[in-house]
Amino acid sequence: MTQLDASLLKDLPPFSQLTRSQIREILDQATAKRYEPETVIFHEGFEVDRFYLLLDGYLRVVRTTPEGEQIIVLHISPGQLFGIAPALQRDTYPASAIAASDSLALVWPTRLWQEFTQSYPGFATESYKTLSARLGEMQTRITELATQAVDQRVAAALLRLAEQSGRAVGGGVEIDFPITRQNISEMTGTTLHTVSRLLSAWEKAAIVKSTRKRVVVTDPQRLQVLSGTPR
Amino acid sequence: MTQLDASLLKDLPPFSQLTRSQIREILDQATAKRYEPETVIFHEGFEVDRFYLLLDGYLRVVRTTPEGEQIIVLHISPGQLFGIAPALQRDTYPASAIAASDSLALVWPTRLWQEFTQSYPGFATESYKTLSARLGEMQTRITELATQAVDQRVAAALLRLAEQSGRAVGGGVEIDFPITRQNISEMTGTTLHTVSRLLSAWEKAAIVKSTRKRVVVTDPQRLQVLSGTPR
DNA sequence: ACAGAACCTTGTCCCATCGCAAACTCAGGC
DNA sequence: GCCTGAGTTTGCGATGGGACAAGGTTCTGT
Repeated sequence: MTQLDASLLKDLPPFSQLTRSQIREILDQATAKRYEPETVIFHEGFEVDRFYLLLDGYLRVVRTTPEGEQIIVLHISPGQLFGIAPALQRDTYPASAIAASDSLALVWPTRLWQEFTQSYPGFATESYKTLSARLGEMQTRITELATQAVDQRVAAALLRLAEQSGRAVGGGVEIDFPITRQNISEMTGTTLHTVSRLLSAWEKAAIVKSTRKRVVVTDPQRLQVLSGTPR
Repeated sequence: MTQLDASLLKDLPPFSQLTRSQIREILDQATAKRYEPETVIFHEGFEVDRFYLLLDGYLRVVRTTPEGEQIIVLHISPGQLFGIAPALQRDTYPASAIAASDSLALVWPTRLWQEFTQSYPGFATESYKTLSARLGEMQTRITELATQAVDQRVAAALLRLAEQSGRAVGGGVEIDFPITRQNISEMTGTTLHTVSRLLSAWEKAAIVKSTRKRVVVTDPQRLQVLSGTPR
């Protein structure tokens, strides 16, 4: 908690333009927090009182339908700001954040947002770039859901995960946090059964390799083709 | 072009806190432009050089898939800022804007965005509220597409349109711009055939009334039930 | 007033995907 | 080292809604 090192932040976009002492100030106002897998960090609809920076681990950002179904809106990887509802003048969080793996985050009270954006050049700009990227990704998700078949959407989701949260391992890229068939179905708007079938088929075809809660993409090329969005 | 009246702006959220002379300044830097139906106002992927305020008419914001299918991401109604990619530090537009009806907009060059947000209190705040609302709506769309059946999505889309762009007419709320079955299918991720069948069925049940390019919602209550999202 | 285009409706077929059910496998706790 | 439950696999039947096709209707331009 106490020995937060300035080197944690100095290479992250929102802080990269700042001096060492500015970073010191920011850190001094932060609290570090650990979250175990499946912990809810903040709840959809609850009052916005903090914003966060993920230092380590992975999060799912989730919405729950009136019928109780969950759908995963996006994932957060290390180095990203999240819960930045204050940037949007919101007073409640529009979705919930849940730790997908053991995670570590810096936490600030909402009132500091104003101060940060005003005092630290580049902070606001970079935050809005983050938002922009998410907005773009959400638009992509909408078009995918509206136009593509299930297998294409699952292929695209795996590719995105591998790219955003992948770790190179022998013979492929492993998605770097525990993820169930159910989770994948919640990203793509299908059922865990269908996802299971697809992964089985792709495993036979040597495109992915998967075990309980783990997925390795071994042939991104062919997944790309399957996704129907060749580059 | 010349006699733009300050009263145009003074009641709109982004400008409501400003003095008469500030509004004058803003107007003096604006160009007014008319767009006929189906005109493309800006193109997905093109360089951001302007931002806009819709004074009159309605727009569709559209993304095109690699296969050439269009999907409608959102609609813009009078009084809304649009093309505000500069707020997100983007250099290309993430989607295209197309006039759905005869439309009138104010246009400013991108370089003024900075100036506006710095000089005019409330302008930035209100812009981000707009973005926030859109982001929320997009999240809702994603959950809908991922979890609901076609008839529910179409019902929800019609309700949203009636609310955002509806005009009270004898016996219901008419969607205030020309909209084809094809358009509705592009909002909901289905085919024009299915939309046509649904509208026919709902017409028999006296829930909507529709003609060529026009839709009137006569029984919002029941549509609400059909949408599966009772309030 | 007419021709052509744009838009809408409806029928039939069929397949991708869901829903349900049952069985298997593995990881961790006791 | 066994038990339990979470996660996964697979089969089978049902069906929503997409694809294709044909015909009807309303607009627009000349």
